Amino acid sequence: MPTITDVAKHAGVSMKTVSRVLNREAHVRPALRARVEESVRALGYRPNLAARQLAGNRSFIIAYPFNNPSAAYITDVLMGAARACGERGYHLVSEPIDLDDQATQVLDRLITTLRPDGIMLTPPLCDMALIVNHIAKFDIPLVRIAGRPDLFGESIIIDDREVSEQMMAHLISEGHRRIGFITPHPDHSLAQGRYQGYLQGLKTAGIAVEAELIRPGLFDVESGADAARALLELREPPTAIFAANDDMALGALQVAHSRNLNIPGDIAIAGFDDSPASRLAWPALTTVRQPMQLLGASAARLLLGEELDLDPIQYELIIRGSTSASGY
Amino acid sequence: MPTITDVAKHAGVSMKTVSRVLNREAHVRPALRARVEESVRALGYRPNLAARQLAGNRSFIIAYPFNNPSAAYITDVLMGAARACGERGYHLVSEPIDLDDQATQVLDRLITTLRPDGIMLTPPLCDMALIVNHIAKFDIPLVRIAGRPDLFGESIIIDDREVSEQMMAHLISEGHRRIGFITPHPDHSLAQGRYQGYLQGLKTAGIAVEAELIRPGLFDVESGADAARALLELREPPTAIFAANDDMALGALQVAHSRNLNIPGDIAIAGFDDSPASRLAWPALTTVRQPMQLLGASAARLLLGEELDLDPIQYELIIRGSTSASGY
DNA sequence: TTGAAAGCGCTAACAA
DNA sequence: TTGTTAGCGCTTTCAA
Repeated sequence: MPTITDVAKHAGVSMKTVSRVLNREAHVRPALRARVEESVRALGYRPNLAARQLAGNRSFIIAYPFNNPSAAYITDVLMGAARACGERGYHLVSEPIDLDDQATQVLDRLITTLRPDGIMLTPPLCDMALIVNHIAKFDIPLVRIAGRPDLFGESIIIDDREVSEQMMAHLISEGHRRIGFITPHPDHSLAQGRYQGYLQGLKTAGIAVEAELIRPGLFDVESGADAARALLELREPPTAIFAANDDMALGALQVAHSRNLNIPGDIAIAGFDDSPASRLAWPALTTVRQPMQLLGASAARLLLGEELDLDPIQYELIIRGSTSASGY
Repeated sequence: MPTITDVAKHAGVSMKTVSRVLNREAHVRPALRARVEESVRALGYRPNLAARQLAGNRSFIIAYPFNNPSAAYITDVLMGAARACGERGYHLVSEPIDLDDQATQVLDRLITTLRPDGIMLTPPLCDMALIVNHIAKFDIPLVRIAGRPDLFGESIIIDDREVSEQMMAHLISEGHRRIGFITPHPDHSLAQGRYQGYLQGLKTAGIAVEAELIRPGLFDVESGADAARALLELREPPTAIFAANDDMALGALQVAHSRNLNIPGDIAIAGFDDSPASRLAWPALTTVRQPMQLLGASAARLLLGEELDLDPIQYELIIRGSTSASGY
């Protein structure tokens, strides 16, 4: 493997000049820069990460400790972030964190041995004060995706409310007036926007809020199924159920099937996340697609010091057969 | 951050002795060893990875380049491997590889800048000669999970056949004689065992193989749906369909639902993988659980030079409602 | 069994 | 704008 010294010799310049070219520093004459670049190519030179880390006191590593609520969510974020890192000469190291007493120890090890230049976090970790405060101690840049803004680090705030309102508008346009809602996990602070959107959607349509139509959820299948059972057993059951995530919606779907209800004829069901399972359900689930790869990439870019215009973070309402006979 | 020099001073020994203790080398007197360990604890010393890499010419990194056929599969492997790495002072770097013309370039960058001490691969990458041969050039230890044994690197061979036979035995015990099969993706060499198991299962039960009951699959929902349609339109359709993976089985399930068939009464459906969606389907899908976390951990341990007894790699037949009224 | 010295490949600080 | 020098924190080699 050629080293920076080899390149310097080949190009007839000093090591430092090569270093400057590699690091895209200013103050290098174009002619020299070109010569160095040519030598790099000719020799197939690749900088040694370890040496750069040691000398430069940066690791070129972004860490993504995650806890696994949903595999698809994680891999999407990871893929977006890893690509953004790769394009900028960085690497992404992702490590699973169990939510037990050892969580901070694993974090410690990750941080102190790898010395990442930045850390990114997604729910649920990004809303856990224990985790976030622990990271804060190390004074490493932190970006949290969809986390509450009152903790250490930068938050990529997303607005679940508006698209949730759109979902309500869709359901209402399908003729529903009694719409049940299964709430987000209480610890997932930004997801509360989905609830706000539900309320706002009713309000816009001039439909009164009915407490009995709102049931607590914990983002898992079981709580969705429980909530659906309760809703369907009401004296006057809803004709549609909007669950704050797909897993709960799929739980509701199972309950509906088990009662031989016709979907969406007897009961329409909608979720949130566009999980792989939502596509594979029968009928396929109406849901909301979040741009997780984009969010992952944005988090990485923020950590690498880029300015972002986060305006175009687009949610997408995906209408499928579970709420609409004309859906696919 | 304390360095190894600080520890040496604190313990009153040389740097080299501290190094020896940290690396668990022989030839250190227990008394000294204890003294050093005490100092390490007292100072909260953590070795600097970059320095170790540079001096020692090992990176303490295992790379896991993946292509994403299924998020759950990837994260399971990743979690298993990352934990195994962590326990041994290693780190796992996973990077998505697109199957385009740049695949080898991304690999190159990963290998030459990170210099991983080992690489692990899962399907489909582990069966792609282009990828594997490229890695072979670098002379880095490679472990492939569920890959064909004729390429570079060590393979963790898994036997899909036996559990597939068990699946057939289950279906036959439920009274089925005409059982349709949707084949594995032809490029996934080890998964062909699922097909062999199907054939063997028929043979054991003394049921003749019928070509019309065997349909080609590509591991995606669409091919599963297509195959199911073809099967259901036979003059004498099967009473059960065994798909070589869950996605295809879920495609078949959708087709069955769209024809208002009763499941499992009119048609029983079984898959393979125990994907999250298989649990969430209605009825929940009978399938096979593979120990992906264990396989991920095994791959990492192999790369780190441990001897493994891979006997206890256990498949599990998961019987659910899609094949059995008494399933859950 | 322990220690001293050299050096891994790069960048920071400074000098020219 | 370019080059020189020192040194990042550890392991290797070799000597004691």
